[in-house]
Amino acid sequence: MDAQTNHRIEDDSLARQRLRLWLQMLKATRHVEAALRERLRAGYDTTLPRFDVLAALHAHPEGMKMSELSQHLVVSNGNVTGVVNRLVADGLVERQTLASDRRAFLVRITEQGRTLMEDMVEQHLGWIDEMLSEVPEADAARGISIMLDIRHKR
Amino acid sequence: MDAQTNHRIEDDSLARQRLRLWLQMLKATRHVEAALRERLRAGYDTTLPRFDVLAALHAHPEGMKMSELSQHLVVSNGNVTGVVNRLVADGLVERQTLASDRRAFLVRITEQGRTLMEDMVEQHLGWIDEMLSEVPEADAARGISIMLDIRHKR
DNA sequence: TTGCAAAATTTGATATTTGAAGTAAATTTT
DNA sequence: AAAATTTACTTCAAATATCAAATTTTGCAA
Repeated sequence: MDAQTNHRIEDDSLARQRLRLWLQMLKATRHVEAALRERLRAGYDTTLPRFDVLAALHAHPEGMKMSELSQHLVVSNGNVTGVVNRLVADGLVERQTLASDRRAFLVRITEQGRTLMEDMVEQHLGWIDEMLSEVPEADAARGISIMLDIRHKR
Repeated sequence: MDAQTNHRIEDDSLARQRLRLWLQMLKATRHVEAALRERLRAGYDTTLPRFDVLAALHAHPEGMKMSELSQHLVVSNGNVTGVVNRLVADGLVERQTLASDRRAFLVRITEQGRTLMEDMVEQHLGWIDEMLSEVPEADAARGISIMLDIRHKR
C-alpha cells in the first residue's frame, strides 16, 4: 500500500465519521424539535415555526426586517411571509413601514405577543435544559464550537 | 451569596449554555440541509425527504415497514405514506405485503432505485465531507457522542 | 369463541416549506 | 439620467409535515 492509497483510505474514514456526525445531528435535532412541538401544542396551543419567529422578535424588541428574520432563522423568505401573516392576524406581531426603505418593513412583537412570550421563553429554557440535561458544560461549549465551524465553513 | 443562590445561578448559566447549543444545532442543521437540498435538486432533480427515504431503504435492502421508516427518520407516519407513494409512482420503491402481518407492508428499494442510489450515496458522502471539512476527527467523535447523549436521555 | 384494546396504516384537514416568478424600490453603471 | 442590476418582498404551486380520525388486523382475555 503506497502513500497515495493510504491517504485515500484515511480520508474516507474521516469522511464516514463526518457523515455519522451529520446523521446524528439530524436525528438529535428532529428528536428535540418533536418534543418541543408537542410541548408547545399541549401548553400553549401553538406551533414551532410560530414560536421561532416570536422568539426572534422577542429577542429584538426594536423589530427585524423580513429578510433579517429569514436569515436569522435559516429559512426561506416566502416561509417567513406566511408565518408572520398569521401572527399579525392573531395580533401577536405587527408590520411597520420603513421611511428609509419602502421595499422593506420592520416586524415587531406587540404588547400582547410580549406578554405571551415572557412566559413561553422561560418554559422553553427549562425544556431545553431538561432535554439536554445529559450534556455537561464542557460538552455544550465544544458542541457550540463544532456547530459554528460547520456553519462558517466559508 | 449563599450556597443556595450560587447553585441556582450556576444552574441557570448551564441552562443558557445548553440553549445556546440547541440554537446552534438548529442553525447548523438547517444550513447543511439547505445546501444538500440545493445539490440534490441541481444534480438529481429530487428532494431531501425523497433522498432520506431512499437512503434508509438502500441501507436496508431487505426492506422496512412503514413504521420502521418513520421511526428511523424521526418523522410522522402520515408523512412517510406520502413520500413513499410518490417514490412508488416513480418506480424507485415497491410495497410488498407481509404474510406474517397483513396490517403492515415491507417497503423495498427497486433495482432502478438501487442504481440511482449507488451514485447518490457516493455524492452525498462527498458533499457532507466537504461541508463538515472544518470538523477534525476528534471533534466528529465528540459531536456524535453529544448527539447520542441528547437523544438517549431516556 | 367472542369481544375488544392495541397495532399498523391511511386519509383528510391544515400548516409549513421551498423555489420560481413577479412587483416595486433602491443602487450602480453607462 | 436612462439602463441595467440588485435587493426586499409577496404570491403561487407542489411537496412536506403534523395531527386526529377512520380502517383493517392482531392478539389476548373472558
